[in-house]
Amino acid sequence: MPNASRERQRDEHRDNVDAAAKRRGIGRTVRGRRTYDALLNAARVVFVREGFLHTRITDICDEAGLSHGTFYNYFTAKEEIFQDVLDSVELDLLTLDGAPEDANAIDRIRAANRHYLEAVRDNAGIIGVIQEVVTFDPEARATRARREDEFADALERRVRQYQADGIADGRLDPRIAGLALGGMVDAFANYLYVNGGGEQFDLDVVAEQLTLLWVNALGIPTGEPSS
Amino acid sequence: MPNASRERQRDEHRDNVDAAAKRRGIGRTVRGRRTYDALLNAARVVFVREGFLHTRITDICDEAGLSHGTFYNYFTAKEEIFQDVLDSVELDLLTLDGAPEDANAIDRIRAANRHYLEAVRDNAGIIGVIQEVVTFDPEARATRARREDEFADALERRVRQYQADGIADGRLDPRIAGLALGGMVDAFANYLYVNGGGEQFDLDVVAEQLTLLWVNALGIPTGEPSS
Amino acid sequence: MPNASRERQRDEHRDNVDAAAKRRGIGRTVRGRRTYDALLNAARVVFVREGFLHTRITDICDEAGLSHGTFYNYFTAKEEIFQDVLDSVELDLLTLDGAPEDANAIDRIRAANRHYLEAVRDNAGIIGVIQEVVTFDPEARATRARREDEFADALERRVRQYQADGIADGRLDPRIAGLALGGMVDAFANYLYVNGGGEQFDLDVVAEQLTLLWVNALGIPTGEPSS
Amino acid sequence: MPNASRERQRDEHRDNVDAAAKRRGIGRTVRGRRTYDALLNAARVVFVREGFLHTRITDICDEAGLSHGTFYNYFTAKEEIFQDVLDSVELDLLTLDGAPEDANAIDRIRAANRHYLEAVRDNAGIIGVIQEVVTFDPEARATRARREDEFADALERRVRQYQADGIADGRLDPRIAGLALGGMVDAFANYLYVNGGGEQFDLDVVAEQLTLLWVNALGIPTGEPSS
DNA sequence: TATGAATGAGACTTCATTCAT
DNA sequence: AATGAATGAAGTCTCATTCAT
Repeated sequence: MPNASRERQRDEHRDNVDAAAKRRGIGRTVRGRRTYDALLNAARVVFVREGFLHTRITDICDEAGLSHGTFYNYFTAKEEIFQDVLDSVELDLLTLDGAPEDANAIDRIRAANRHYLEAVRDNAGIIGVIQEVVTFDPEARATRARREDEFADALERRVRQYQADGIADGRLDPRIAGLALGGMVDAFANYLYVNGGGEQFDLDVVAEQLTLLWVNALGIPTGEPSS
Repeated sequence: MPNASRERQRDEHRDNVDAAAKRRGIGRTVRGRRTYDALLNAARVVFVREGFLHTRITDICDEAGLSHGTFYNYFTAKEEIFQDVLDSVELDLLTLDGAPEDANAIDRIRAANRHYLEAVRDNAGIIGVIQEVVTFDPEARATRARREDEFADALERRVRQYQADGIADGRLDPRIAGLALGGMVDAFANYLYVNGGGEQFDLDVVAEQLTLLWVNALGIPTGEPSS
Repeated sequence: MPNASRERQRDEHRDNVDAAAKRRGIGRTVRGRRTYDALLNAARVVFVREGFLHTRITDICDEAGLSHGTFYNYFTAKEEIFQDVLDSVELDLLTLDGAPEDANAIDRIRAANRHYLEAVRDNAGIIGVIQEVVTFDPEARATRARREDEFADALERRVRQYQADGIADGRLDPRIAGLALGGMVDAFANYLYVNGGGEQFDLDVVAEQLTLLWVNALGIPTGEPSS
Repeated sequence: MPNASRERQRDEHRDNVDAAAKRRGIGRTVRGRRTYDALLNAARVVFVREGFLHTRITDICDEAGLSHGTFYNYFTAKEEIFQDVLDSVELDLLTLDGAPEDANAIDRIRAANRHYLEAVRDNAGIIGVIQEVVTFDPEARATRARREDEFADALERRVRQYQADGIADGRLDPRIAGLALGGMVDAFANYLYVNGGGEQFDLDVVAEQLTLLWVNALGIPTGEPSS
């Protein structure tokens, strides 16, 4: 699934370039492709540095070393280049984990949590910008909602499976549990890396603790005395 | 504590009115006080309806039925009235619960979760605006961080107490557990009421489920088979 | 003449108060008179401190400890109170000197120069404001022009007299000489006290030097070798 | 010195254009240069016609036939374009005269006086605006003070030289004499051309009379009976 | 008379966007 | 394709002035 996801992103990215190309008959030459990439890179840098709102078209072009007139050969608005930046960044937050399919539940949860924490840590800048944009852009909000639903679906399936396997607390509503525990990890990751609130915490420790909370919450037996 | 907190808020509110008063010798009469309140109410309404960024000074004054020049008799900037709006709204997210001191752990957790969900539900509009503002205003971000820390302190103490009482999993780091579980409830509440993602869920059910997750996560014995 | 001048000023001042009184039926009671005077004093202070342009009605009222609504009970505009301030200040720049009528020419010139320097020194603040106002207010400019003409007339008569007495250079045009030498003293006085350019100079020395230049310029014999 | 002075002015002017260029990547093309010049000319015209204070950015742009947004491509404030206008105007008030070095004292004084009167006459408009600005702008005031000091230095040296040559009254303080006589000519020139007070006077006559006063004041022998 | 609240004309400034070269 | 000059909509803010109490 992660691979499929990544490939879909790449395809979308390519589509965007081509869409831009079609828009103004620009972007098909090597030079045009280079300018497009320069703008995209510059935009990412400036968005992260200044935030979406405080970023002006001029800033992006300055960063790219281009005249601001050039911008409109490739994009029609700041929202548009932002969308392209998003598509070019492989956030990969949807991947639940990289653990082997046959690993036990606890190991898979641990792997997923580590993966999520690392993904947020490695993309903290752009994630912060996304958080900014969703507050006022309904379309971005919808995109995020879709992603969250997709994520919740996956988690829900897992919980349901664990319950069917008899290793998770049967009193839990699988969807609520999935949303809540997913939200817990997401919130902590953001607290740590995006909002910069927890420099004192070590990723390994946090991953272990979140896993313990998660496993406990689901009622998965850990083979150790809980108190 | 909640009462002390509310009174502090009221005092700050009063101070703000007086600060406005001092600025231009305005706000000391009954009429002035009424105008200040009208602006504050109008601002809250418009902020919630339009978002902070899309709110223009003129919108607030239109909503209040006042000339835009009047605004500057009471405030110097949109940020300032927003701060006053915040102070005038008794968010009360810091109160852990209203349960009696001698209630058992599970009942207290349940009460706290319900309280938090209700508080977010009842103030979803302004909380959404706060989320918007913290993405670009460092001062607002700092204020929120302070509140989160305060909240985390309280939760940490609780977890520590439960561990000392021998009813909570001793392997947990009390601060991480407090932050994570607090973040879980906060994230879910925002998902439900602020971002409008979960109309299908019933508050009672959610409160019960979150409590179960929380209690399980801490390893507090529920007297029922967990699976 | 100086006395006549001063009395005329006082009369004008009184007239202004009465005019204000008539304007709004205000200013005839003791309280009204006191308020008028408070505004006038405050205006002078603020004009000198801030300059005419940077002075706001509010500043004057703040200085006077009055509400700014009160201002319009006595004046209709900043220009008007400025005019009243001018009338209330006895600038007395027109007085040529205080020397006895039968003093010799050099003594009278010396006395006039000293008097002028002292008058400018003692009223430097308001003179600076006047300089500011004449740059954009045609009426103030006309008032100043009238005063200059009056002054030039007096000087011209003196020069003509000295020529008739055979003690002044007959090649001089009396009016040009009067204007030029009067302008010289005026310029120096402003340089010293209004524009703050000559803290290093002593008034006595300057008066003596200006007198020497003046006397030399007119060709009045000083009884000493000139080189 | 005058040439050096003029060249310095030109260099500053060029620097200003370049500074504007750097500000927004504007002003490097021929068209941009032309627009800059158009704004500068328009500003001079409007400043002289309306005065500095009554000039609005819009007025300048209207006069130049440009949109008001264009102004901010080249300048950030009215003060800034005013400074550039000053730099572009070659006032040349500092040049003492154009007389040959070996001319006699009286001829040089006469040449200097004529030159000064002509310079003020030819730049009366902008000089009036400068007078206006110095009354409220400390920086402009400082600039003028520097120019006056430079001028006074030159005059002082002259007087000192005449005294050393034995042709000027030894009782005179050279600096005071320089300041006073320079101020006399400046005041008269302003009276004639800037404040519009002396339409009846002929420049030739005035130059001759001021020279006579100046020469007399310094005690320079004129070879004619002084009375 | 004094107060202080309300008003709105009027100026400034930014920056996304268009356009001619 | 790239440039950079020109534009003007849209918002901000000030403060003199009016007015009801």
